[in-house]
Amino acid sequence: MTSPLLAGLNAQQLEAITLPHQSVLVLAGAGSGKTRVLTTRIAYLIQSNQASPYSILAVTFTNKAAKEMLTRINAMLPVNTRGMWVGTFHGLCNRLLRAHYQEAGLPQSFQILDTADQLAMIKRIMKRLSVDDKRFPPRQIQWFINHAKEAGQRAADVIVDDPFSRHLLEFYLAYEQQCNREGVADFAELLLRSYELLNRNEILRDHYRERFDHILVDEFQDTNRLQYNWLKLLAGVGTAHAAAVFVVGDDDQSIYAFRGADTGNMKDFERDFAISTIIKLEQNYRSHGNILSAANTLIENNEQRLGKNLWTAEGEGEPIRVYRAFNDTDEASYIVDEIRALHADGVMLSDIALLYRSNAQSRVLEHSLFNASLPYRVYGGMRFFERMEIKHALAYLRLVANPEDDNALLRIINFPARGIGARSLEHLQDVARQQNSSLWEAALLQCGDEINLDTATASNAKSKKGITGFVILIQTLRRDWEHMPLPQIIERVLLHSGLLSHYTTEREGADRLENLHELVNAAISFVHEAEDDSLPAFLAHASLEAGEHQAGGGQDALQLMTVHAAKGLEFHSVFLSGLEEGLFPHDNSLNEIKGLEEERRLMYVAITRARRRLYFTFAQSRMLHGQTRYNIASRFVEEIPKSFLKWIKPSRDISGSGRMSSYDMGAAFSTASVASGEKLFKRTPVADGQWHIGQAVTHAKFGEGVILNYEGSGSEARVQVNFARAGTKWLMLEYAKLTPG
DNA sequence: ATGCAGCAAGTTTTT
DNA sequence: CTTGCTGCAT
Repeated sequence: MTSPLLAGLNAQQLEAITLPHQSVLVLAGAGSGKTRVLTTRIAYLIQSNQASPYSILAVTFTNKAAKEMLTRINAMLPVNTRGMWVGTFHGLCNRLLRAHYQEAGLPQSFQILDTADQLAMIKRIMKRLSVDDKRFPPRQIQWFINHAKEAGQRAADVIVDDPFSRHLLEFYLAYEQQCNREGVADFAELLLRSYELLNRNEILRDHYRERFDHILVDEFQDTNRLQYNWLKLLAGVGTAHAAAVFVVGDDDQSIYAFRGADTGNMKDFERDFAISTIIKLEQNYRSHGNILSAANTLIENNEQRLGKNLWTAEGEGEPIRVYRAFNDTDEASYIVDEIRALHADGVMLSDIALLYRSNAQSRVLEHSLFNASLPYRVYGGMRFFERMEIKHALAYLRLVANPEDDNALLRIINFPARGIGARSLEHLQDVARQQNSSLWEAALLQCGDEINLDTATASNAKSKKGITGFVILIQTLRRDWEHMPLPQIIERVLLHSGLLSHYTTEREGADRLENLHELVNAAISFVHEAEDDSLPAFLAHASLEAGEHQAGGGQDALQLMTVHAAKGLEFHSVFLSGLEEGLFPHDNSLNEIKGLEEERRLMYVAITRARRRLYFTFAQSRMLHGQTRYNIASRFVEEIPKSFLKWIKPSRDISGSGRMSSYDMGAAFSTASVASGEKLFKRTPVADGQWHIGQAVTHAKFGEGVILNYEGSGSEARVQVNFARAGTKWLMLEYAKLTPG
């Protein structure tokens, strides 16, 4: 216990870190020092000579987390951590497949399809097979394929019993074949193929089982089936070289079930790995008491839990401030006012987060922040390697590295435009199909002896028109690739492809140009940092690590993001906006119980982001999809005991502030609890005038709700009511027993 | 080949 | 209200 490594740890943290060689489940609550435990465990194993870096494999979900882990370990240990395998599931699988591409049945420079690439590929095959995209939306096919893969199923393994699924299955098969022909792998493929590789190849499996004595997994609650099985296979449970699997997770923070994460993996882990020790990290070092208690009571409403209760040594702190706004604009201006006050009190803007359930909500907030001249940064949206111009540049590079990559060829064969229209393209595709070759080969054939590859140069690529010019261009670049360093190849691609000049002349091309130059910079730093600085390695890097959302932006700025994006972060103050039924919990989640529980976990995550101060805000009316919606407060607000909350009275001068026009006022007072406002309400009468939009009503069966809309009149009159419990319903006025209030 | 009108849809997201 | 896509017209 003398090691400085272990100083300042609590008993449970210490137990987890110093556990002997065995598999363990660590239930780590929000703010309980999860990352610290994980990294300290690794450092401890190495420092105490229980493990060499070479025998350690650590898996995370995001590149950011992987990087963070490495940085921390390096800070704790003077040892060279080079031999360790630390990365995302996909990154590690990629590494495995690159190392054993032959055994895995892949070409050496196989390319990775990101989600957009995959969708493009699917659309392309659909066109070829004349699949009706009305009956089979490409997205759905993509979903089908990815889910099959994540269940470990090849097309041959999927069992279908209805004609519709049979079509999907046929398509899956065609997709599989096309990927193999082109030598490309989508994200799920990386995992599935590397799973199959280890499963099939005993020598490799034994090699890696013997090598990795310690496997550590972060955010285990987010693993899907395939990832779990991959771990299980690699760990070799019950074999002579079984690894000690150290798994850290929090079932209460599982918010990715919608994309396949399966908390059932935690239970299965207990069983499959014969877990005898479950360590719970329940001391929270982040939040004040009230915030934590609110989170605890809220999450207790979920039935599917492993059970855990966070506590803190800190005092109660402040209550959660709850603000009921008249509308979305009013909500935003309240938030602006409070942020100003906090900032004036010395809280850094970057230490304040403004969270929302869905991205669409950021617009109104941004508008107000902009008008208030408060600097802010929005997370989410387009990432660097996903930008169109970057994708174009990368497509050139991909085609250079892999002539079979039809996706890449199609993206750029006529971009920038070089006079290759739809008909020549169709012809090309016909030829390729006939001789069962890549488009590139078809293109080669097409130019025939028009080109002399030996004398082809970038400049005469331009002199030739159409496909011939394109072929010469790629050939030239391909020869450059053989003797030029990566950044220089990219510069040549940008120049000779015509991308640079294209964006120079384009009206709004300045940003895109800048991004293209940034791509060269990215390559330069990649060459400096990566062990393998080849072009295929760079392309894999670009696919696996989509890059930061945007350049840093050094100034102190408020942080805007979805609740999902906030996971893992913490802030002095947190504003949780749009706490309305229908928004949060979101309408679409209410169909299933599991959906609601996930929404509640999302709320739990949101609450536990705050260290000192937490705000709940909601708007009684909100502009959504072009029309005003009337909402009641989220049930989650009511699930939190009143003693933790402090309702803020709208003390501000409503009529004179200019904050609301009298027009808005109509939208403002809508629920029974603001009855005083009813007088000001410019009623939109429904049918007989007894009811009006925005009015609070009670239904014998559905309970309390608010009238959203109506149609028809007389005995035909129907009203749309948003019920607190039952959701939004259309009711015939004549039959529905509605009472005011 | 490009551009615009018209229309449908509209959670959450990493790799 | 937005965005993104399709299809038609130039």
